[in-house]
Amino acid sequence: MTVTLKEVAIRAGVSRSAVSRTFTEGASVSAKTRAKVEKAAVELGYSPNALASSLTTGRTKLIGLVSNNFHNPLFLEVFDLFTRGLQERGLRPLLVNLSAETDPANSVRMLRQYSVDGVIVASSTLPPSFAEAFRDVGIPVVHSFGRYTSSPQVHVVGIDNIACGRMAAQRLIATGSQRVAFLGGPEKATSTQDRERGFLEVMASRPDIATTVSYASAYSFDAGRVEMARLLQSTPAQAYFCGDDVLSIGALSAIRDAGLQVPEDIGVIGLNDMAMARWENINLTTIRQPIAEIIGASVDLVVGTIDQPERHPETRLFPCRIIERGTLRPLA
Amino acid sequence: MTVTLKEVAIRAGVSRSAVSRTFTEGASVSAKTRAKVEKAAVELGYSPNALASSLTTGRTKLIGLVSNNFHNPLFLEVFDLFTRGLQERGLRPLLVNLSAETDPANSVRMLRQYSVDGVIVASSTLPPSFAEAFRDVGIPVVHSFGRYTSSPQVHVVGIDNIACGRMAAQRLIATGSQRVAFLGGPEKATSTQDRERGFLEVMASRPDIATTVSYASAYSFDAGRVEMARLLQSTPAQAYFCGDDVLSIGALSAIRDAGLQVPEDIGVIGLNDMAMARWENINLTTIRQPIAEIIGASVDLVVGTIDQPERHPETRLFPCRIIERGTLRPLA
DNA sequence: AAGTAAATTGCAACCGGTTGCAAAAAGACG
DNA sequence: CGTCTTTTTGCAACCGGTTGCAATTTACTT
Repeated sequence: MTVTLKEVAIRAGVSRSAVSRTFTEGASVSAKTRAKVEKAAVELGYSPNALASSLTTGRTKLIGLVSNNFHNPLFLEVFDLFTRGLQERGLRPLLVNLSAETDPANSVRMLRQYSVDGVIVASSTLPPSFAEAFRDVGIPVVHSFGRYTSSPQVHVVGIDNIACGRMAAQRLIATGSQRVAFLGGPEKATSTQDRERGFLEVMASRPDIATTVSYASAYSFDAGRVEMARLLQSTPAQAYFCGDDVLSIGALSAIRDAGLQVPEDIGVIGLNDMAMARWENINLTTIRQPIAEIIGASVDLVVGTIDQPERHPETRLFPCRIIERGTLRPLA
Repeated sequence: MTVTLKEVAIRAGVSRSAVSRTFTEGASVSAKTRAKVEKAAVELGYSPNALASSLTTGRTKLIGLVSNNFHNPLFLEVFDLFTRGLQERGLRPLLVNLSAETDPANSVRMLRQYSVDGVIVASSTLPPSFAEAFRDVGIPVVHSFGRYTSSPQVHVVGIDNIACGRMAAQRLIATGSQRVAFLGGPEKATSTQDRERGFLEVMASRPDIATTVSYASAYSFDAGRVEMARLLQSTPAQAYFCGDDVLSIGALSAIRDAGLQVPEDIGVIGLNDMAMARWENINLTTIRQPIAEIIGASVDLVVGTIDQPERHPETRLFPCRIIERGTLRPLA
């Protein structure tokens, strides 16, 4: 069924090298030979074996796309953008679903076996060490949605979560609330920690405003709803910064079920601005994370590092901005 | 950086074959040799090159996962289940995002270049011919969420969309509505056509109930909302069967914005039962499509066909059932 | 301990390509 | 037309593994 270079060579009456050369960019072939080869190739339905050629060229054009976020709808948008971005550059995503795994060993071994040219770790919850495990074995890697470090060991692309926390705090202060709160995702997620830090940093300057902090067990609807329901049993805050949109939507569900009005009784601001946030029946005020830019930069960086392996690790953070919708009292 | 079999052989003081054999299931190696090789391998950090071995074994353990549904949140669940199902069997998903492409030629060429062992086409909107293009070049293929045919050319796993249409019609009749309607997805999607057909088949037996049909331009929130808003401008039906959950949610948004009550004024039943459907603030009555079973069967079938290429194409349809929630008047 | 059967090992060819090098062909020039 | 360049071509070795086969070792029998 599979037709090889040798058969094309025979049919075209040329050497195997000639066939190889007509299919390699920039190789030296005369127009006449190329024509003969191409004719034979289409007649036989030949297409070169990318894996075999990778053996000698050292390039597979395979990129490992590693993630543990298969439950947050934002990540469907993320996968869409990544796969398209990679495909446009002639690269192929080899998808790795970590589920609850946090040890990089398996992924590293597996992606090494497949000789991927590079790896993109797409996760806001994994620690920097995860991506570093790839660098340690010499695979170009980018951590997308990862944590900023002043002396990065690997490329990191994402947002300044601390700045987002500050931005959220300022926005909540502007509502005139007397009690505000941070409702984070999993306590050990780097994104949660950073957002909280920025939030509390600003709130520290306003001791007159009561500030509380709590965590949902996951970046999920259920976790947000459960945690908010718990908060509603005692005196809740008047405005919440939720660590993620889907968490916010869960929280909103609990708030409305308790018979409270949004944003009058309780206001909510989320983070991400996933597609669903602008659905009219959700209409979530949120901090927009520019995922298209983040993903574009991630792909650029991984490609750049493949071409230039000694490149210094860099951090690219994109600015976020508040998208005003209906879940937070408007500014005066 | 990359350590090869040869280097392990030298360090272990054995032949290259011996090293190869210790890493191949069921090959003949003595315990002593194996121990020497394994020791050398860990010392060197060796792991075999899956691509190189695929050259001789003819197996890459790569499975092409082809889809054009990167905007329907259901498909995040689908990708989660597929990637996990494949990984559990030691297979690796090579993801292909078709975007709006409907010509299989590119995907076929690309996946052939990577010598995938099999392909899964995950789409409810692509025609059977798409998957058949893979079979035509001898690649084992399964069309998941595809259309049933009496003499299938490729494996199809999914649901009986016609039966779902019937089921929905009967359920809507049971609400006692005088006007019911089908609000489908894209008119050319096979799933839309089949669901409509089943729906109308049942409604034909009830000429006393006014039945109408219309289509949204996509299986998306916006398309559902826009189409429902249009319908609301004249006399809408009292109960709608929407071709998909996300479409239903869009429709519900339009209905509520028009100041109408659900399910009192207008009822809605969706299809899929995606995770979001049971969110308390959505609480959508819907027809549950058993995606875990569909995906499990798809993976089984593709694996089975790899082992046994001459296997006859088969169709596996899974039963659906109605999940009663809050968007349709309960049965008497 | 010799003889036979079974298990293990290495050789060498092969999987489907690529590429450095030298030979051959084509083109440029006087 | 002969000479010198430049381009094109094929040979052969190689990429990192696997595997049939024959030779060697080991294990069993008696």
